[in-house]
Amino acid sequence: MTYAKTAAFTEEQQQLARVAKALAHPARVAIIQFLASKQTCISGDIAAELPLSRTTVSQHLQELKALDLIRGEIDGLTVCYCLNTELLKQVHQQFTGFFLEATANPACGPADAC
Amino acid sequence: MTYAKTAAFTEEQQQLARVAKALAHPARVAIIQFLASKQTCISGDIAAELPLSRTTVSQHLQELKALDLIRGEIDGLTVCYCLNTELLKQVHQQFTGFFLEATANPACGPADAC
DNA sequence: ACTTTATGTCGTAAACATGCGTCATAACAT
DNA sequence: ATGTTATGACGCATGTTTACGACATAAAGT
Repeated sequence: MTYAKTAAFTEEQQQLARVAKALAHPARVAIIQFLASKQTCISGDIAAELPLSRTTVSQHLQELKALDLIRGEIDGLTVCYCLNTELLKQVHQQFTGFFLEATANPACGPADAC
Repeated sequence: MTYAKTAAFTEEQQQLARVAKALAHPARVAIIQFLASKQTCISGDIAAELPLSRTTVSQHLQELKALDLIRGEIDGLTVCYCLNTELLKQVHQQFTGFFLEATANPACGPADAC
């Protein structure tokens, strides 16, 4: 993402790509689904659920947190992560806009090419 | 994506991550938007529109083509790319399902943490 | 036959992501 | 105070993506 030529695109395109990148790893998709499934904001239990080391999970959490898709609050010894549903709704809107734009005209049929 | 531990996640999670990865670069977002804006399936004109070399654009096109998000048909000397709107609609559904699941319960407020 | 034009493939350097072990820190209990 | 537990930060090895120039191919005109 912070590759050299990134700056040459619109902020809208970069924003969509940034969020897409956050979802571009099954572990991060799984983390979001797990947080959504539990009402309560679990922390290190996430690592226990995933087939990855605690260290690796922590890294994925930091990545999601950097985009503010999830939030973490220290509660004594444990950290309580939870989804930023407001932002996720905005992101959903953004993706929907993109996909509607992309599917407005039937450029190709399902089987044929053009 | 073809990293070692990928296999440990559900096919659903991997599929979503795969498509997200395809959208995880502003150039590929821009390519899809460009193809959507033109009714006619342009080919190398895409490279001319983007601030990247023809080679690099060709690579991004192959990446999108590998997931069947776009199709390319040879028309004499030029290649005619176009969106696979059917697949894009399916992908849209998939993302919508994911986001609805993620935003069903208001885990965090907009400002506070938990 | 030869040149031009449109594309893709190959090789490659640099940047970035993945995954994990080890260490540092900070809260809490004993 | 000391030990235990939950976390994040750091560093490292390995694999992947990005970006491009140089070459290969193939249609189409001259």
